[in-house]
Amino acid sequence: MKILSKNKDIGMSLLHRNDQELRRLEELNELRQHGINPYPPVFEKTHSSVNVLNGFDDNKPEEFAQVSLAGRIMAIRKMGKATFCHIQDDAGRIQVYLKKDDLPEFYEILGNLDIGDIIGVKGHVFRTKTGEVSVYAKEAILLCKSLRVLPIAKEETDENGNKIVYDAFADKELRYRRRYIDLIVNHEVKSVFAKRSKIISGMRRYFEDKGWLEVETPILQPLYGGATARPFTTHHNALDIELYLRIADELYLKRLIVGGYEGVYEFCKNFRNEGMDRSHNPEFTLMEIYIAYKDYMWMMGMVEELISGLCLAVNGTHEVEYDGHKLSFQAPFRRATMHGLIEEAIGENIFGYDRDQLLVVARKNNVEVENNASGMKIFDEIFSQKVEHTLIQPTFVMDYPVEMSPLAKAHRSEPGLVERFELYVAGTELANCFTELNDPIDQRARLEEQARVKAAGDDEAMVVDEDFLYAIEVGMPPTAGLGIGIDRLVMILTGQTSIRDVLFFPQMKPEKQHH
RNA sequence: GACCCCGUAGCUCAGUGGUAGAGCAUUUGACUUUUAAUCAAAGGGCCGAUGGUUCGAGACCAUCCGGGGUCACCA
Repeated sequence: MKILSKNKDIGMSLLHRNDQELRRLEELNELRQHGINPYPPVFEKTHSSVNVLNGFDDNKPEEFAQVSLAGRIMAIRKMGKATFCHIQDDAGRIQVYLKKDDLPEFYEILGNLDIGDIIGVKGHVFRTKTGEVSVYAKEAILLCKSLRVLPIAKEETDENGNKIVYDAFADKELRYRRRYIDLIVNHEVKSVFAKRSKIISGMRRYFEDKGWLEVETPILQPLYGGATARPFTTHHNALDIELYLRIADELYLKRLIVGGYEGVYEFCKNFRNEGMDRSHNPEFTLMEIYIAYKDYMWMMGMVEELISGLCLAVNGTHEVEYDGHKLSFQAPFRRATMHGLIEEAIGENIFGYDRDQLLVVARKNNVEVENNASGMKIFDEIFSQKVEHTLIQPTFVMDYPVEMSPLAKAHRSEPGLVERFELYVAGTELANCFTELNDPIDQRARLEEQARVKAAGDDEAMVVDEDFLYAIEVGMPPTAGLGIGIDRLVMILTGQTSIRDVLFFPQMKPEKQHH
């Protein structure tokens, strides 16, 4: 490893730098020796790359006689006393023309600039001989010297206008660990996150327009509840108590409905101490909303309107390509009962079957179940193995068995069921809703049953939250509650099949070794 | 947690037990409208880590680390 003797004072961290990075440090020193500040404080921009590219009219070049742009150098083509480079800003890329005659001082330091450095240019816009709208720089200034090498990909546009990328930065591990580089060099990544932002803001606007209240509830909770999942545990030193990172905010939002709000929602970061895969990250975002005096049927209509509207807003169409499927979010979505869908799949209505009967059905239909599985578990397996993967187009699955839903209200006409739906798309669950259970006697009985299940060894079962029960005893109006998995919604509306591609910084195992 | 695949230059990748390779990027030189710019030359490697087999290992074996995928659990 080469060590720059004159840079000895910069520190040990430099020992791991490669030749290109050491060269950049030398360039930085040279720039400073020439009296150039490689990190000036401000730059006044008048235009973005896309402003210029979209706005330039060959018949009215005077409209762009004075522009000022800044961006990161992504390509340089030096031809002696003239240089072309592409700079990239938030909006896109534009070519800049730098001529020695016009920029004698800047041209001196051009050799000390690299791909990755950020520059600002002032000048006029013109179209080159080869037809590209470009900025003719009359002034140029270095705004930031980059000390690391970007994994730069070359791009070419073929005669059909298709973009060909050569040797794109593709190593998924590096892309996730150094997302800032991914964002710089893989421009489609930015568009996914732009859509994510649009989905969330669109949802927020929809709720705001209805007059519902956005709230915040505790992330650190003395008891966790509202879902069946294992929590993360932490410790508060001053109080000397165990606290849990929330697995859901349901029980807090219902307390607010008890408190008199008639519509509350939260974009809720949840934490579940479970496995990770391409649809699960330990922390994820769930939007939960509770509306008083409404039921799950009403909520179905709202979900349809909301999601079809979001799809249109983000993609300009109700159709989306996902994992080889063409999905349509044109309302209305299909509605079917859970038992109806099972009957459709296996040709038998298993409503009211006991454990032994369900086991026979499972065996007959090649549904794998563990030997000690409960009746409910077998039922669940039949649904997930025979039905779930067939639910490609948006489908509301309605009316779940009461044992699977300890916080949902008993069905108004079907004993043994609750008023609940889940929205399935592309074989996975996107939203979950019930008419909320507000009968305090029933709610207590259901949570106590959960406590029994937990005592029997199911560590995902819910715990009894006495304060929540107290609130329900004070009295909660009839209420509909809904949760939408935001990460999954973003995945589907942006065509991404891995949750890691809709999170800026997905959870990764720590690296043991230095680079 | 189980199984399968992967880890070689800054990036993308070849490398069939016998001297460590290519393209881009970098450096030097030429070039005042180029665009994967071009032309000429050069530098750059703990081959993920540790052990083993072998006269000889980037390659074969074992273990570990990291990643991807499938499954299980879940949203």
